[in-house]
Amino acid sequence: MTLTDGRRPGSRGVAADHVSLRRNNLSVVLRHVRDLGPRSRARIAEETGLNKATVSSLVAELVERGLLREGLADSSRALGRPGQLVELDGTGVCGVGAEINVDYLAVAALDLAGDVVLEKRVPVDVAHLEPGATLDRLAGLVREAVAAVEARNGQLAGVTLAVPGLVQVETGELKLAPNLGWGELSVAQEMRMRLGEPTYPLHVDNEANLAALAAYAELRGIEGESMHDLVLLTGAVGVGGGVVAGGHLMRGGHGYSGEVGHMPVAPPGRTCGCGRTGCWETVVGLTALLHKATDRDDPVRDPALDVEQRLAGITRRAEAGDARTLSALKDVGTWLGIGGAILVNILNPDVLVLGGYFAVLGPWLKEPLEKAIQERVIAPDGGGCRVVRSELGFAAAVRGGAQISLDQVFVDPTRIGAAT
Amino acid sequence: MTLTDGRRPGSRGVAADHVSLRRNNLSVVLRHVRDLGPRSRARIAEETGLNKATVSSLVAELVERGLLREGLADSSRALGRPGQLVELDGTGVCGVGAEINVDYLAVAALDLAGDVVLEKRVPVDVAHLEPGATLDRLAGLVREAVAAVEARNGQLAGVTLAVPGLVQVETGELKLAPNLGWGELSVAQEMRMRLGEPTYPLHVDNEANLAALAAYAELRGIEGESMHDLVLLTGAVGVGGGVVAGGHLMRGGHGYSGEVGHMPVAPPGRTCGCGRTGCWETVVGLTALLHKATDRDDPVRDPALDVEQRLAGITRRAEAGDARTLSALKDVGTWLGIGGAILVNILNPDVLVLGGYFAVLGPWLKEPLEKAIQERVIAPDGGGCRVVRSELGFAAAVRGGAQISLDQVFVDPTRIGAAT
DNA sequence: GATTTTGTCTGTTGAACCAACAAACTAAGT
DNA sequence: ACTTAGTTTGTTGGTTCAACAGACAAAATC
Repeated sequence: MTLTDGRRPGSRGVAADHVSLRRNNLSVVLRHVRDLGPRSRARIAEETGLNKATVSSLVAELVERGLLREGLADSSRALGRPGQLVELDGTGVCGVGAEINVDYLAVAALDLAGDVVLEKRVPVDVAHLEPGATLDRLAGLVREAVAAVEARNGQLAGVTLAVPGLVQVETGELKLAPNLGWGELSVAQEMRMRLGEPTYPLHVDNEANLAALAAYAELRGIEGESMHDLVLLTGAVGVGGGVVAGGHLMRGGHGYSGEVGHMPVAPPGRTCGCGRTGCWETVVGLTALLHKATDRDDPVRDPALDVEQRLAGITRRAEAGDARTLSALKDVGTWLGIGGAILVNILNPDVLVLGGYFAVLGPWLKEPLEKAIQERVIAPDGGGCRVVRSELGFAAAVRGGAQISLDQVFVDPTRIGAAT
Repeated sequence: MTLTDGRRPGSRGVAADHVSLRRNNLSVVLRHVRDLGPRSRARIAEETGLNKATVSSLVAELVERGLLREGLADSSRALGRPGQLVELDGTGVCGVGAEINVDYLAVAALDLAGDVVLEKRVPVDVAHLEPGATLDRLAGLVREAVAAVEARNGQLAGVTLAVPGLVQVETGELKLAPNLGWGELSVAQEMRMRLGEPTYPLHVDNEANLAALAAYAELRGIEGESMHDLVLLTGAVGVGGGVVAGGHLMRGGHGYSGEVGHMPVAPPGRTCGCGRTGCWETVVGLTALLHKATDRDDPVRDPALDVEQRLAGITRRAEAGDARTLSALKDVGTWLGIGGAILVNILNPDVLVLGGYFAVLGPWLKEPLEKAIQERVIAPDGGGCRVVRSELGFAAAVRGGAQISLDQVFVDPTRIGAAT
C-alpha cells in the first residue's frame, strides 16, 4: 500500500517529510497487528524490521489514539521475560456502509476489528418510489447506524453508500442506475443535506465494487495473504462485476469498470434491459433461471414473493432432485462459466467469487462453471483460478462500504483520535 | 507511485526509515523533472512542496549520480535572479529491451530521457527453429545493445525480454507460447547463461504487457498526465491485449492476464489455433482480414512475403478505394469494436490503443470500431474512452522492455551511480 | 539604489536507530 | 528452597540523518 500517495496509484509520488514517515510507520504497525493478530512489541519489531524503541513509540501513539490496546501477557515463548500483547482496539472507531438496491435498503456498522456493530436490511420497492423518498428512508437507516456507533462511544471514520449503477466516485454523483430507474443524481449531495451536513467523510461507490472489496477481506482470511487478484460476480436481476487487481479496487478511468452483464456471449434470444440481445445477463440473471426452471404460473414466480423466498423455493426443489430445476441450474452454471472464462482470460484473478444469488445456488452452479472455465481458459490449469462462494450474501456491499471507510484509518491512523 | 513498496502493490506496507525517506524524495524530484521538463530548483521546490534547501541537496545528489545535469539559465521569469535549469541527463543510464516474436527478433536501447540509442529488428522464422538456436541469436542482439550502451559510457539499468506467451514474471519462466510452438522453458536462465551470468537485472515479460507500457508512456505525452487507464490491442497473427490500470501494469494473479484473443464472440466459423471456434482472433486476426479481402491465389498471400509487405499491399488497395478491401476492413473494424466493447465495459480505460497491424490499418478500422463501441458500452458516452493509434508499430514491446528497466531507476535512483 | 527571485548556508526539529540496562521470567545447580 | 545463569522484553539516553525555517549573498530587472 502506498504511503504518501493520494487516491490515484498512478500519480507522481508525493514529497515526504518526517510527518509522512511517522504516518507510514504508524500505518505499518497498525496493519501488521490487524493482519497477523495480537503480538508483543518485540515481535512486531522483529517482523517489520523497525527498531524496538521505534515500535514502542509507535504503539504508544496508537494506544493514545484508541486504535490499539495492551492485552494479556504473552506466555507462548518458553524462555525469558514474557511480552505484553498488543491488539487491535475495536471499540474506538467504526465505519458505516449503506446500500440502495432494487428491492431493499441496507446498512451496516463495523468496528475497527471488523466485528459487526449493527446490520439491518429492510425491503423497499425502490423502483416504484421517488428517488427523494428512497433517500429519506436511507438517511433514516444511516442515522440509526451513526446512533449505534455513538452509543458505543465510538468515533465514526466515515460513511460509504453503495448504489447499483455508474458512479463518479470523486464527486459522489450517480450517472445512471438502470435497475433502479434512476438517472443523473448527486447522491452524495442529497444525502449530506438529509444528514444535516455531517462532519464525517461521506462517499458513494458502485455496489459491486464494494462487494468485491468485502469479498477480498473475507477471502484473504481464508485463501491467505498472497491473494491479491479477485473477480466478484453478484447475481441479482442483472449481473454485477467487481475487480480487485494487485490488491487495489479497479475502478477504470472514469469509475465505470465492471460492467460485465452486457457482454454479448449468448445467442440472440431474449431482449435485455439495455435493449440489445445476447447479453450475458439474459442467460445467467435470476430472471433467466426462473424462466428456465419454471412455468409462467409457477408459485415461485408469484410477484408477491421477494428474491430470498424465490431462491428458497429453487433450493428446495434442487435438494429434492427435481430434474427440470437441476437442468436449469446446470445450464446457468455453464453460461456463467462461458462469461467467467472471458473475465479469467482477461484478468487472471486468483479467485472468482460467487456473490448474491450465485452464492446461494453455488453448490449446483459451481461444477458446470468450473468445467466451462477449465475448457476455455488459455493459461494452464485455468490460470490457477479457483471458484469460491462468498458467505456474505446480500450484506457484501454494506460490509464493503463500512470497510472502505475504515481502510482510511489504517492508511492514515493520524486521522483519528487526539493529537499527541 | 509507492515508495517503500516491493513489486506487489497489495502487500502490506514496508517500514520506512531515513534512507527510504531520502529515496522517495530523490525519486519525486527525478520524476518531476522527467514529466514536467527542465526547471529551476526554486520552481521544483514550489511545485513539489519540498523545501528549497532540500531540493538543492536532492538535485546535488542526483547530479552526482549522473541522472540530472545543470542546463542553461532560465530567462523565462521577468523579474529577479534567473534560475539555473535542471534537466534529465540522458547520457548516463540506459535500459535494454529485446523481443522474440513469430517472424522476427528485435532489440532496443533507450537512454534515461527516452531517446533511442539503438533499435534493430531482424527477420527470423522462429517457429521453424530450435528454441536454443533462437535464444543464441537473441543473445547476440542483446550483446550488441549492451556494447552500444557501453560505447556511450552509459550504465546499464537492466534488460527485459518480451515473449509472446504466458510468462511467470517473478522467475522468468515461459509457460506456453503457442504461436512460437514453445512449451515450458526458463527463458531467463537460458539467457543469463548465454550472456555469461551478467550482473545487471534481467527480466522476462509478456510482449503485450510491455507494449502496453510503451503505449502508456507514449500517450501520456499526448493525452496528458491524467491518463491512467489504458488497453492496448496488438494485431498480429493472433490478438494480444495489455492493460494498464491506475497507472500500473495489470498482470493478474499468476501473470497470465490479457489473453483477449480467445473471447468467444464470433459466430461459429473458422477453427482457431486453440482448437475452438468463435474466438475473437478468428475474425480480427491478420489471417481473417486476408481471407476476407483476398482470394486464395492473391499475390498478397504469397508465402514469401512478410507481414509488412502484406500490409503494404492491403494499404495500397484501401487507398485506391478497392471495394472488397474496404468492406473487409470495415468488417474487421466492427468485430474489433464488438470485442473492444467487452473490454471497455469491464475495464473502462481512458483510451483503447491500436497497436501492431491494427495501428497500420487504423485509418480504416477506427470509424466502424468506434461506432460498435458507442453502441455497446453501457456507460454514457462510451465510458469516455477514446480510440487511438500507436505510432510505435512493431517496436512497442522492445521499447516497453527498455522502459520498464529504466523505470526502476526512477523509482529508486540510489540503484545507480556512485554513492555519495 | 530598490526590488525581486534564486540558491546556499546555519541552525533547529523530528523520527528512527543503536547500545545499554532494568525488569521479568525459565532452567539448572546446590 | 534458594541462588545463579541465561533469555527475552521494553524503556532510556544519546546519535544520526534528512527535512525544514530563516537569513543572506548573488544576480537579474526596473
